[in-house]
Amino acid sequence: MNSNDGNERQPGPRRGAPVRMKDIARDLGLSTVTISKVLRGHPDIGEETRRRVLKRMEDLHYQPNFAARALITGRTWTVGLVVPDLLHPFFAQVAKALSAAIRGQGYSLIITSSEEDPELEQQEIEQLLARRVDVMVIASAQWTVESFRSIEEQRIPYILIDRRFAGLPANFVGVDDEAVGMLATNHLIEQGCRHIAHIRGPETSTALGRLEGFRRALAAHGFSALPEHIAPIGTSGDDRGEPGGYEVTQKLLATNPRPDGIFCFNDPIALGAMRAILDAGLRIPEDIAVVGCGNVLYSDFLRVPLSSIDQDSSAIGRHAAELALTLIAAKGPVRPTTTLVSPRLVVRASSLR
Amino acid sequence: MNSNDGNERQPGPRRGAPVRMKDIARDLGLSTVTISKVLRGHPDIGEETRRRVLKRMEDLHYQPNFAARALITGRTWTVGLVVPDLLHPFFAQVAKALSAAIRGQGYSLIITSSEEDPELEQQEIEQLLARRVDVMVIASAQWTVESFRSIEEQRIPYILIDRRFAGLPANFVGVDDEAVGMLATNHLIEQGCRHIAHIRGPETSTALGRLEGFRRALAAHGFSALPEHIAPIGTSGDDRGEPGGYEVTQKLLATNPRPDGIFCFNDPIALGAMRAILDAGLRIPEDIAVVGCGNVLYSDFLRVPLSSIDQDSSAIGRHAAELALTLIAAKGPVRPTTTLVSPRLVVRASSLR
DNA sequence: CAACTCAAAGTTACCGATAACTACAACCCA
DNA sequence: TGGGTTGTAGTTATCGGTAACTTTGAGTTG
Repeated sequence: MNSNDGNERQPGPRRGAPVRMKDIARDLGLSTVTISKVLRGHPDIGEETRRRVLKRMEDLHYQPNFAARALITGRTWTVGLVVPDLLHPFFAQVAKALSAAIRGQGYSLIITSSEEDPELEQQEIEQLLARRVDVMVIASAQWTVESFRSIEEQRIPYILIDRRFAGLPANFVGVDDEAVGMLATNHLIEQGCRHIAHIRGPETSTALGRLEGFRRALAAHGFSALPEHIAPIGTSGDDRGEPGGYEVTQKLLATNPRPDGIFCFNDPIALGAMRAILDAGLRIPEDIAVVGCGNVLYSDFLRVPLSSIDQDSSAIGRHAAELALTLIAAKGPVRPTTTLVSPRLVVRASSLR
Repeated sequence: MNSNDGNERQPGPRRGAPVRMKDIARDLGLSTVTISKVLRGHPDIGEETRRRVLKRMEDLHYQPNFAARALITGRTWTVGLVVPDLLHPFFAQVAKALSAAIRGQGYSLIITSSEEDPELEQQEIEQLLARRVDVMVIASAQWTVESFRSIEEQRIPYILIDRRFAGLPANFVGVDDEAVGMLATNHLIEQGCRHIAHIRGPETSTALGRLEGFRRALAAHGFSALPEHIAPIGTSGDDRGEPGGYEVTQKLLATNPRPDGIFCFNDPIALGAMRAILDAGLRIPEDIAVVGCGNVLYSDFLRVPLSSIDQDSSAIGRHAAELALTLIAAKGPVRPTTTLVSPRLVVRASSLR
């Protein structure tokens, strides 16, 4: 008895072309709709038929065509992620966590990098809109809320992460930046620092929040910072990060009184600051204690291991994923949510005295 | 005179739905095909009509539907990237460069991470196949060539990066790992090291290539390594990277003669090695010189700045992108190509004596 | 002036799936 | 026995584009 005694025909696969429902249907003497129903677990299919179809799908290695499905359902099963820089460990970690969290649900992630360029970011967002991603997650490098309008017009849900915008009632997942500033500053105060400086970042919500936390922590202890002890980092690309931190710190060292503690907007800046301090013949932390933010470098292995505020970026990725899936499931508009992750201080040698 | 004196109707946009060709066609009294032709720069369209259509597209902010287009053309304008770990700066850099290189050509990048898990990688590849990406770029964590068969069946072009497989005639873009090993080893020899050890990586082409380079460089100088001076790093997830490097190096320090130079498979391992050396009360580089590979850490700021082999990961990303675009354009099968990027030695304190 | 050419648009079918409805047994019960 | 369920499967239209023809009318030509 032949194992293939049913009424299936056995036409070979179309040369090099992927298997379609139509092929399975033809082979089994059914209609494509029946195949479709089996695939989606639709109830009104007989047990016997279901088994035959599943078997044939298995045998032929059937993969549904996402484009066709997206066309009619309007869902692409795709999440768009826009970050300013993939190389930055913070965003890489967010991307990784986000990717892992949506993978299990059948979603794929389109990642684009804006290279900190608002114009490019705008283009990337348009591109993702054209692809009809189901939801977008954006760490924006914008100064205005312009581009978010076009997203809203298309009624595609989106989530801002890391940086947010005053007056834009959007979903947000990020770290509690005020807490970051307070955590770092309180720690420096506890370590006995009395002239604490802050190297602040650009005009973003993150930088402003950390500055605010810095001020509030000082105020809570009856201190305040000299104006010249709140130093802005250069805004021109190259001035950010380590070289910028070096330069700014040199100026800080010339102030009177000289700071005995510095809270830096991020770790690269802190590295620059430490280099400037050591180059000036001063000691860390004895003369000047340093705290960074990000905790993403191999901080333990630095010349002076760097104390830093951990932003728990994977939690941000996970929360963003969770919210994203909720927004997709909701379909209609949802009242925007704000989720703040609690920062954590990691004390190392650079601030321990 | 009204500015809208043509025969266009001005029906409002469909509530919340994206603009379609059909809408533009109706507004202008044309057929959708004409709109499609204008969009693709088809020649047989009158100048006047073309202008009207383009104007209307502009006004309505028209975005073509990728799913519909993909369905009929079979092209998704999407590139799939599979990496073992997004957080690893090497892969992040490759992703960044790849993304930048294809962006201008209208392609988007779907990035997935296999977390160094072969089974997960297999699933991710299936997922990308189902999405009919136009080309795949894979840094594989596989041991077998199994999963590549299914890609070939679907006739989707793919490019391996970083790690390759003996006997699999596939496109490959990576670093010349033998050159890596020789570069590092020659440098250590030049610095006067005579008992050079190597902490090797897992059974991948990268690790084997570097080991081979290590051996050949030694042989070229009439040296050879003691068997116990070629130490494999643990294969169980946690044993890799820094902790693994620490542990292995402790054993190396107990050998006789003790190595006076160590070439490490990658930078994290080198960090572990350096910690072990310093913990043992030895000096770097006076007692033992260390060279890593990757050059992706903030090597300048380490306790002892780490000499490392730079793999020029962004060049790998760029070359992969270029090849990817070529493969897409070719349509038919193309004879596989191998592109090797030349590594570069970056000398820092850890090996300079 | 009929035949031909060419530019500029339109028709029709189709890509591979799904939504919404319809068809048709078999079975049930009053 | 006839109307109403139930369980299974099929029909038809459609999503938003594109490929491959076809149509139309003005202009050209021998």
